[in-house]
Amino acid sequence: METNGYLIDIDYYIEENSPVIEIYIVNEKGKERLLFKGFKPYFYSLSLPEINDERIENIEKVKKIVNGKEIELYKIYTKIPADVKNLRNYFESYESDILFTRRFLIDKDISSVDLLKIDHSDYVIQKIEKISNQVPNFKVLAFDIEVFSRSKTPIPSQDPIISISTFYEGEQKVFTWLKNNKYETLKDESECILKFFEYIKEKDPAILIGYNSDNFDLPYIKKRAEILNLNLPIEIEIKNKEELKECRVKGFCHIDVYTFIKNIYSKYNLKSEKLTLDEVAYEMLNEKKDQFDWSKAQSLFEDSDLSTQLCDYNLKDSYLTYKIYKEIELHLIEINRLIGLTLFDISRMTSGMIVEYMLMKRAKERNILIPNKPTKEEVYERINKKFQGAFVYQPSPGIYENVAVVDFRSLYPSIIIANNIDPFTIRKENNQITFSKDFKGLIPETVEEVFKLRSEAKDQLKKDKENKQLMARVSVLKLIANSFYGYLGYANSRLYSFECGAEVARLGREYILKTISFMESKGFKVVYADTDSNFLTKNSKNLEQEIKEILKEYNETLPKPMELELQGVYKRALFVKSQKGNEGARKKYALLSENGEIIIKGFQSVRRDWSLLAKEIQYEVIKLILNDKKEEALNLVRKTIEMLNKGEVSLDKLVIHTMLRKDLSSYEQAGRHVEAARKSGIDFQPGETIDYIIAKGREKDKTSSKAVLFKIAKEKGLKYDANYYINNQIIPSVLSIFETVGIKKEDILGKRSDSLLRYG
DNA sequence: TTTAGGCATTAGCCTAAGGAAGT
DNA sequence: ACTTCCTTAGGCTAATGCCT
Repeated sequence: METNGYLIDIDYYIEENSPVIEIYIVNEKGKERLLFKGFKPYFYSLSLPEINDERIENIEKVKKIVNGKEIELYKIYTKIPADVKNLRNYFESYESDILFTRRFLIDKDISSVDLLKIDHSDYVIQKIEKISNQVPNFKVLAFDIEVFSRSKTPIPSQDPIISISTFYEGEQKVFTWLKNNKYETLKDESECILKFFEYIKEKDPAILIGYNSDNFDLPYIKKRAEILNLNLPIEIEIKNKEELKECRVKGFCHIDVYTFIKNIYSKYNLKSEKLTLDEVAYEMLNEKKDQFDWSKAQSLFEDSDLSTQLCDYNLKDSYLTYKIYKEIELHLIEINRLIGLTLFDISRMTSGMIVEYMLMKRAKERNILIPNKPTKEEVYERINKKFQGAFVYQPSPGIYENVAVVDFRSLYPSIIIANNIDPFTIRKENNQITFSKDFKGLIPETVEEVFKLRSEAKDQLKKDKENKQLMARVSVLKLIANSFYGYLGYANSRLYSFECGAEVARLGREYILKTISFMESKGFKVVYADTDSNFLTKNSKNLEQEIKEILKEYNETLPKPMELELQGVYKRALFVKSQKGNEGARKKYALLSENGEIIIKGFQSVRRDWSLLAKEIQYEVIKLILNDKKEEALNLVRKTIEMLNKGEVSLDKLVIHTMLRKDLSSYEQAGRHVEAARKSGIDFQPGETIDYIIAKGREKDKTSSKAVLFKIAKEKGLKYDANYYINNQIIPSVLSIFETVGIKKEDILGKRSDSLLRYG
């Protein structure tokens, strides 16, 4: 028999003390479960101790490359995967910590995006072959649950699921037991859950998706099913990784859209301050979630209109999750193409893991022995050892006219390639660090491959401008190229090298400093520089033209593939005084382009932990000051302060967002958001964003004791603390900007005469 | 579990100093 | 003259989120 299709799920079980790998393949006809027998778990060892253990199946002598040289070592096969873990400590073991199913996929070089041709008899695989890497078109089912919660956080042991919605290839379904006016009302919660699973079985999609379904929906469904004594027709396997979970649904590829967005996608494609379904959907699709007033939820069982609303709301969530998935799938496929494994694995990776698996795949292709993961002690030691990073120029506060910004194209990756920086090529002699040129290092070679693929994709994109798959490829490759430097210094990395990381950063400093002196020698004034960028100004009739000529000259002197590019020419640039001292603040500036566009970096207005009011006012002030409209800026701020004092500002504008980074109980210094969260009684988890306001309280109280969750403040109709918002939000965000044009605090408050009377 | 280091900024925590009140 | 209690100023640093 022959089956063609794509791999979506992989697992194994033990039969007669031997592993059998289960593979789920999908194609247009449906899904098939195939078995692979005879793939043995193994690891490598540098030496062979006197050991006679029946768990060892076989030992082979093999050759592998270590530090550029071929050496001989032992390949130890065990009977079952668990024995790799049990036996490795008796050996000088390598590659003993790679999951068995992943080992299989790496060795066979297959992934979810390869079209496979599989020969089998009686579902037992004889041969697997890749026949193309045409983009698959998977059938996707999105789902979402709603829970009737008596307390602030739903508790599976007491709070039932009231509605489950699905979105499958345009078909929408709601499974609910609430009486409503639109959807079928099922008997009870049990029937809802069972019908939902029946529906999944009937449609049999390749991919199941949810938003935060790893940590909420699926574990909740599983818990409720246990409590209700239901026999689920599909197995849900929950793996606990620290406090986070991973849910595998056997025979399907379950993807939690939120995990991928949080770990990867948002890093290069989103600006949203929060990664809730609502915010992400709004930014990516320009669509909002339905509104549902949860404070009325207690009457859901009596009010069929309200129930209908809830079902609609539930359905919209599945629909949005589906739409978001369709966007990110392009990115998942591109990553999968580069590093192999399954979409399940890819979708849960952080950028460190993506780089690691990419390097592991190339190491395997080049027969290089993969270094071990560090031990806990090594990780701890690495975390505490920091190398010197990038150079940042100390700017002088003020407004500059006619500023050109130039920067190195992919500075760190270029340095890695140009100098062959790699843990295997590094040579240390009498405190001198050099990099062997005898062979290309694994990392430089991989970075070079990423560069090549990226420029090919960019060329194709020029001919096919609307191709979303190509756009995804370009951005994925950029993310990956920029991750190698970080990976070299990442404590958990298999290819960690303090010296390599330090050397990349040192060369980066060398290049930017060289650039600064070169530009100065050409008569430019350097305004600012950070890592790979340089802000230049000069009295010139045509700055752009002049810069372009200089760049051409300068680039001749650089080693390949390094290149300094013109990023843009700006009409004006604003740098402000830092809070302490009279020096200019670094990593904080605003640019005004020729067409009036404003670019703001580092200021409060781009930070989420400032109120929208302060951010908006600051943005306007920057814009007005850059356009030489001081009076208007002053009036705006004065008017805002007046409104705050009169209590006229809406609470929405005063919300501050801050992420909870640790467990609520483990703070040494409980800040505003921590106190607001604690007081609410809601069980907030690390990673959640807390929205709060500073409410009016006793004058002497700490700010944190006046912090109240926005939701609660709104419900209770609390008043805001005007003094706080004036003195700790508005004034600090605009003062340094005004000061660059000679306006003082007294001028803003309009109290100059008062203050003279009082202090003078 | 969060690819690197550099930086600005706020506010909580702690201590010392100083004042007021009490003995 | 001494103790106790309270307030305040200032230093230190935890915490967050930005920049490249």
